[in-house]
Amino acid sequence: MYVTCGEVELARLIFDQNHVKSVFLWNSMIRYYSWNGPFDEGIDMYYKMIDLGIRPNKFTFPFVLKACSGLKALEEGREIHGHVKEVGLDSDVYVCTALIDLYAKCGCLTEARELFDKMTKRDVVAWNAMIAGSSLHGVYVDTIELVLEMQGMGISPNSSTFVAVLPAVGQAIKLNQGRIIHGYCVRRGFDNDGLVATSLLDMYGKCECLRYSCIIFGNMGVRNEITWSAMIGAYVQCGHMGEALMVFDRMCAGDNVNMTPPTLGSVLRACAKLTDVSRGRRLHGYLIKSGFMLDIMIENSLLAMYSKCGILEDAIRLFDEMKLKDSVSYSAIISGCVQNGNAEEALVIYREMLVSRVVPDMATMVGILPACAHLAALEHGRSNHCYLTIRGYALDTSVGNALIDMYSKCGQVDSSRKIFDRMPRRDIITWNTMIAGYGLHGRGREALLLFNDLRNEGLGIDCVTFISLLFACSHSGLVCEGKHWFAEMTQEYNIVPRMEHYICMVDLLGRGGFLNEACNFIGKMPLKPDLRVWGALLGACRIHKNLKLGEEVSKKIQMLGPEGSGNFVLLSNMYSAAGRWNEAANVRVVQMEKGFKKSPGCSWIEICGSIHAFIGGDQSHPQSQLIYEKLEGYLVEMKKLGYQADVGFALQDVEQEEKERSLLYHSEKLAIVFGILNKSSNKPIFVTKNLRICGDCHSAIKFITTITNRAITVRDASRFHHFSDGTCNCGDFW
DNA sequence: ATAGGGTTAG
Repeated sequence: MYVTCGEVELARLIFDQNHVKSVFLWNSMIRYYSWNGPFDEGIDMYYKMIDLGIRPNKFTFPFVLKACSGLKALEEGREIHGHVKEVGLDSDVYVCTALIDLYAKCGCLTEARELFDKMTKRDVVAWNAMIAGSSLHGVYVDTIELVLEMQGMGISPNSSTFVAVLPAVGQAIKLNQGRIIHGYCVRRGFDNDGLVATSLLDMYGKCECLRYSCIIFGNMGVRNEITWSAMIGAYVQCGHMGEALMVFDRMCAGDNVNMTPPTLGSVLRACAKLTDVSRGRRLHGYLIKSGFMLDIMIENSLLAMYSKCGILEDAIRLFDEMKLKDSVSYSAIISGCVQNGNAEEALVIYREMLVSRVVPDMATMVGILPACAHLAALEHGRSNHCYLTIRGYALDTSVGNALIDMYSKCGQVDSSRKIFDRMPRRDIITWNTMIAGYGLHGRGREALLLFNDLRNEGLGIDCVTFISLLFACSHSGLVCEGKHWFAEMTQEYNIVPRMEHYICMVDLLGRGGFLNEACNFIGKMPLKPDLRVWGALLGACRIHKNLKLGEEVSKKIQMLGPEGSGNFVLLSNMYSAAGRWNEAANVRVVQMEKGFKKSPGCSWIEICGSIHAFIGGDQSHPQSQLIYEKLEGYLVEMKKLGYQADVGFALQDVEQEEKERSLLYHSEKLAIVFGILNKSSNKPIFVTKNLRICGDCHSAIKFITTITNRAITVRDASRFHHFSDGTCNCGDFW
């Protein structure tokens, strides 16, 4: 009676006072703990009972197994399964059901299924346990089949059946199936059950059918913390972050509702998406005070919140303080580093992860590949590709997308295409990434061909597709095609052009030499052109040496406020190229006065898995002396072939020879020569630069390919340059 | 019944 009424202390008192305890007395206590926790207390009692030589009966096992299932204590569960066999209870329906539940919850679905198939008589609870297990593992088809099979055998589903099925329906985003179930629940009156209603609410949320979630939530008379949490989760899932926070506030304003980790996890996700750091920090404080920080899910959510809000230092601090780290923690911090522009740190942390023996999963790998892509670390990328293949992840769509991107950014766009062709399922990101890859390499024709294939696929073509396509056209001089698809985009695909599309168009027209048309185009834009639009035009002015327009554009840029993307350098270079040194210098002075810093030019190369970086005039590398000697040697030979230093890029108004020298030490030249010195003579050289390649380097590298008879590839801030036999595939329009 | 990390363009 005391156990049933929840008076566990009184029950325990009576239990402890009885010196001779029957199995019934033990069962009562174990039952209490297995239903209310603490679960380990229930398991402890079971073992005490065994030690005292008391034989468990068919009631004991379901209770203790439920405790094991609650703790996901698979090892104990297996041992108790052994006891079940010893006492010959393995065909009891209740015991069997408890075993199925245990195995399913511990991830051993096959074992659960074996037990289930061996059962001669199955009641609705047994079916529900199997259905819940299958649903938990997200095997949607099997789950639905089980329900149908159950009905075929004349067993009618009860409300628990639907509570068990609905998560699988939501996860598989099977809205129609969910509606059918909803209808069935209404007919049988199950929808008045709070658990069923919450499951339905959640299912609709996962199917992005927020309206229904809201209706169900509004109709619910009694709401507990799980209902609130499901509603908040539904808003977050559907991208309505502000409303999610409002519901959270309503929940906090009311009483009788507890905070739970899932609620807080969803709220943190909303803060991250809204980049609402101040709210995130307030929550962090609350979490510390309320002891929620012991939950690794909560810590991971905080990590992600800080890194998505761009505060990598706080994310790293939190990460370092975490006592327990799982693969999610590592994935979150690795992606955080990459998203905040620190790909090297991402690789360092990935290494730490391997040392700590935390096994990387798919999300980790999808996070580490962009780090390799960013650094153009092909060898790291390849080794991760191997790992993915070994683990059987390589055919996953997101993994494939990340691989395509990595290979194309590492200069191997043909490898990207191989991955693309072998992928069993492609989504729009797959196509966009591949199109962008071709664009990056100046292979616009192939990008257009691929786009044609995409049009026959029936996939939802999105605004990113057109950004990639227009970019590809502009870097391959395909002006007509670009104009055509820009028009089609608005007319046929009903995509409202965003700033990015306008940037691509200005770039396309300007780069193609249609500077007036580009100006007119800007004039007709419905959006206020931003700095990047003017930057694209300025770039075109430099290519086509239109200093007058360049000056005007530059004024516009300066009026728009601070910028760090090198537009000052562009203008200054244009003046220098025209021999107007004073004005060139003046631009630099203005730049400095206004406090705009251009990030220093930096180039790097990966050799045997290590990355060697150089800045202009760098002498810190151990091989520096050798590099400079080699460069001097090349200079002599280059001059014999007709090379003239393009001193317009040297900036300072100094003596000719001095200028030549300063150009010679540009970071990309240093990295290339280092590569030549350290890679065998038949290997191509691949260098990456953080800014756009310098014009003098661009022509010097052509000569170097002739002298050394090597293919040299440079990835700069905007595209790839493939040099060989004295030419570059960009057609000198970079 | 509710819950954390991932891929494209700029």
